[in-house]
Amino acid sequence: MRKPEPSGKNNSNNKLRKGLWSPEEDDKLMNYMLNNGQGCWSDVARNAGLQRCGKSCRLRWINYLRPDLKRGAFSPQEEELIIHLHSLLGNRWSQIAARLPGRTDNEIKNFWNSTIKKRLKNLSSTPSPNTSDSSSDAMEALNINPACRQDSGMLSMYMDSSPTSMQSQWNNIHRAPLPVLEHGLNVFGANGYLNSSSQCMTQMGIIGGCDGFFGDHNNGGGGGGGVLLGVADNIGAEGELFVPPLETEESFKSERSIHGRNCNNGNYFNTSTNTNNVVAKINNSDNVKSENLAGGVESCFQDDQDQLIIGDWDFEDLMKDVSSFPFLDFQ
DNA sequence: AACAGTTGCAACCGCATCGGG
DNA sequence: GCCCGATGCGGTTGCAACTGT
Repeated sequence: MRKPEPSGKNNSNNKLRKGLWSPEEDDKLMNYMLNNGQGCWSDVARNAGLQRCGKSCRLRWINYLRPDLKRGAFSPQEEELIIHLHSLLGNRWSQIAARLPGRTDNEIKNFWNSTIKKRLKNLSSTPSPNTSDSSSDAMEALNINPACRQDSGMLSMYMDSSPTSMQSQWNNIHRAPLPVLEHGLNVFGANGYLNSSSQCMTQMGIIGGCDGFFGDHNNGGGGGGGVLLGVADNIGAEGELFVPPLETEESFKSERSIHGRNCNNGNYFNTSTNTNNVVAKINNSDNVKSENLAGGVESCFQDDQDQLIIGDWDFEDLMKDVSSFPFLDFQ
């Protein structure tokens, strides 16, 4: 944290403030954003009467003021998901955050660096006496569900999940049975395997009841900041979860060029590599609306060449089975 | 109680990318 | 194609709060 600059100091000139945000500044930004929505950030800063740069306003909004933010400690399930996603994505915090709605990249990054990394370090410095089952012990210490303690190269990725390591592990992981979360929900699709075909790694899609995960507790789980596949207006009275798909292998290798902007800018949660297809808008109110659905659900996993990248994952089947999905209790 | 060391996390910084002119 | 402002991302910093001695 940084000391807030004395407010009087910069009022006399046009110098921009830095450091901690005061409650007054927060109020100004919050009110402006709620009344006007997101625009050009430098305009936001100016029009809201803040002596901050647009960048600073954006950061404050995204990391702290956004109404859809989930506060509080990470649940074991979230932790597990973070560990797994990090093993797949490396330090792509924004992409990991995109799959943990209500959490920010900064939050996840801090959590990783302060908590998980340390735990991994401790693990590696205190090897189990039973060396034959050290991976199991590590999984234990990492609180990984026994169901995913498989000899699939996963552990080494937890221990060394640099992008380089990721690449080298690719052949292992994308053919490996994938972890099952605590409640038995395989987040990687019906068959539990990543598809090793050229276009498809995308198997991950959950729509499961998880009351409160997105919901606004104060409003009965109306879904403040809920993120969903835009199928119908105001989905998620009980708070529904859609964990967006991971990228294709190709996009894994060049994610920036494919995703570019708007992956998750705080107001829009883009579930697609094609921004014209499905964009679920996170409203500031309790309602979650979908818009720009002309492309239909089926097209939401098409790449720029209109090729389906959804692979074996059958959305219709998934939708059919939604009711049977177990809870993903992230509370 | 006082001090030192550690931790958690908000915020900054620099760079890459995008899009409009 | 180039320039420039806006935006997004990941790494890093620095301080308040916490913990140990």
